[in-house]
Amino acid sequence: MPDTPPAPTLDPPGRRDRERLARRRAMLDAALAVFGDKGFDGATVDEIAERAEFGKGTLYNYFPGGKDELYLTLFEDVVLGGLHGVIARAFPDPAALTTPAAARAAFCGLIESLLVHFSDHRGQFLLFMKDSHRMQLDPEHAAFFVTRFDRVIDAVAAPIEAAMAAGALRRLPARPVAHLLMGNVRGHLMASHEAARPASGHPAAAPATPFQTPADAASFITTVLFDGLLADPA
Amino acid sequence: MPDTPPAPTLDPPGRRDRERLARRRAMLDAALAVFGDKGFDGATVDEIAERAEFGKGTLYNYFPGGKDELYLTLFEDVVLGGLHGVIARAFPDPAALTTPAAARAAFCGLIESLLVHFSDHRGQFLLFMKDSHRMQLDPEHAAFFVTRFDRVIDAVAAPIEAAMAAGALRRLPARPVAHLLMGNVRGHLMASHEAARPASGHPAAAPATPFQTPADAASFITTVLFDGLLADPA
DNA sequence: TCACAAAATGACCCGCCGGTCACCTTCTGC
DNA sequence: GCAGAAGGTGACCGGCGGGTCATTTTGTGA
Repeated sequence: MPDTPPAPTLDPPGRRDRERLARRRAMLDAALAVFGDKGFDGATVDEIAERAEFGKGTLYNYFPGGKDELYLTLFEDVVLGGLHGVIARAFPDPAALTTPAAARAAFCGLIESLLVHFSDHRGQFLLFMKDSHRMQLDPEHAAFFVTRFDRVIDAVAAPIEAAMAAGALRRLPARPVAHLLMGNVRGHLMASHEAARPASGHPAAAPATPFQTPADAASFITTVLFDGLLADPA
Repeated sequence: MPDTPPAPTLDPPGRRDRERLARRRAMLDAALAVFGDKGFDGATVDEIAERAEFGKGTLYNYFPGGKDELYLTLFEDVVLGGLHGVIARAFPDPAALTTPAAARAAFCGLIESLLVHFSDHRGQFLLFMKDSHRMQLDPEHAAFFVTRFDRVIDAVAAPIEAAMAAGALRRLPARPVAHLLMGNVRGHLMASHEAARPASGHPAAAPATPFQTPADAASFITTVLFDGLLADPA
């Protein structure tokens, strides 16, 4: 073997590249934890570097844009990527939403998946919640965040529109409906997070959320959104 | 008149006190504008003082707690005070929510009032939106914000519970329903704020919200929440 | 008009943090 | 082994901003 390229150990991607990627990933993991804990302004680059067990300078080798680049990378690749994955998985076949019952079940599944996803990835949830509204309202960052958010809304609005076209759902503007659905998930996560905190004074005084599982919570949200609050005219 | 107390000009509250109150109010107005514009971390005490046309030292005479005291005072007295006022005014007689139609109309009124209130008080809206979620999730401030938020939820949950007891609404846990209702208002305000920004590239490309008036928007939210998304079984 | 108190002021202090760079370690090819 | 490159490192820099306080200004009573 006269001239194997620089691959003495194994695998085509190259050991160097793999190590580089692994370091990059470790830095992002640390950044996610710190941003989630302290929020964007409260987080310090020193703490992220320390948590990742690298020198601050090394971190700037991997992310020349510094704090901003870390945050935006996490938001776009990790948080939005995960979100789009959950949404796509919830609608394997949008053309199947032809009956009210099928639509109801599919969206209930989406809601439950979202709740599970964010409770499995607490760091993503916190990073998402703590600063996204402020960034979205800040003229300097609004363009970035609004376009990314629009894509999420589009992804949810598409199956809604399909279900409306098929006569499964009441005809309403689809994007506002998608906003409502996502807002309800967001609101419920906020309320249940509060409940998850290790109660200080009264351990079991007044449970903030009466739902034990994500499935219960998703069922509740679905009932309100799809069946409505009005008493059945039974 | 041998010994009128120190009231040479007029009015019992005392001129000094009135002036002091007016200054305090001017400082709070300036702080509201700056916090709304830049968010809590982005705002600087210097800018607040300059906007209020006072020296920074003077501001510390009125608010010894500095930045934190300004923010918390605004949040509690102005924002939450306004919110509770709107909610109370929407339910002059909670005992009247005895039929589905009456309940639907009353809550639609609440939603419209909330939308109008926050579009009339943009500064309060921005201050509320930009930092409240982060504060609520930050263990250091959570206690304060969670209790205040709980009171708002209670104020909305009470008439919901009354309507459920009267058979006007489907029986569901009232507080989670209140969370959903408030979350939907919040979500809609975020979406419509985006629409209100002076479009950069395409002026009228794709309107973010298809609603022209708060009444339209309230009607939409009410339809989803109360009548449900499912197609009428007509 | 003057002496004194109360209140306003902004120059200053100091800790903090994002970002840099000269130095050092490690790894590679010979 | 060794020379040189590639890459890691943390002490350091500059500014920024919350909070203070000696000084000045304003208001009050005699």
